Amino acid sequence: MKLAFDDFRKIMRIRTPLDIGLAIRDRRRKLKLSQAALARKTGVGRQWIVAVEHGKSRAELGLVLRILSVLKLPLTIGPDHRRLVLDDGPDPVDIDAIVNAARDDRT
Amino acid sequence: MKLAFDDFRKIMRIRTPLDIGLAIRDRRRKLKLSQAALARKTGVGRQWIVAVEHGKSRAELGLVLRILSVLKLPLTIGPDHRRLVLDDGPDPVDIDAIVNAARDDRT
DNA sequence: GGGAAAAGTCGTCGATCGCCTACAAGTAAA
DNA sequence: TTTACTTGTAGGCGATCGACGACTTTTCCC
Repeated sequence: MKLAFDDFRKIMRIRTPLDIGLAIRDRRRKLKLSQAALARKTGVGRQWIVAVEHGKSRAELGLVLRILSVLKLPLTIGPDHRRLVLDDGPDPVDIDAIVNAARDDRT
Repeated sequence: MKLAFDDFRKIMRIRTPLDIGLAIRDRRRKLKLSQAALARKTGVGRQWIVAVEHGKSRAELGLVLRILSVLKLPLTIGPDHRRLVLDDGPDPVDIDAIVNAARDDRT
């Protein structure tokens, strides 16, 4: 069974900041984006991308969520392992809306 | 099909810091932990728990990952929706090890 | 090899972090 | 009511954030 995005089939368990960094880097490269380009799309500094891809543990949660949205990398919680998983609905991904909302979300 | 932990079957897609906060609060209450107790177990201040549960967007990624480990809330990336999911292995969760490692992980 | 783009590093800056102490409101039991 | 517990806030503190500009190193392509 072949999919448009092979990499999309890979499920990765996130345990450390580095796990996220690697996932981000992988995805960024598959999308042919430079760090600078991704930084622009996400609304962060390029150095921040560098740090996060290297596993920066003190990165802001909001920014991390934002970059995952930009990269269309879905994040899920709770679905414990070894279990049949049916998502609870369609995937109304509206990146711009998410990103824009996140922009002013700074509590 | 009944499971030991009903709530564990729920899969939640994380889009915003508040999503994480709600998941944390839910889980904490199911485990009968007070914010203070969870803060102690996680190694953070109680106010941080309060803020995160309310959707603090600038929370540190490392601490968020830590509290998810303490609560045994698995986080996954990439498994896009509506797909059969088979975890890639056992679940060698060793909270103390994870937490301790994270403690000095401050890049 | 040579040149350019990408990636990584450093230092400065204002803003915010997370921790602490303390206080107030709400609940529940005695 | 009194006591105890939980949750939410506020102010102060040292430490660090992330943006930015400038620089060096690495990677890529002709």
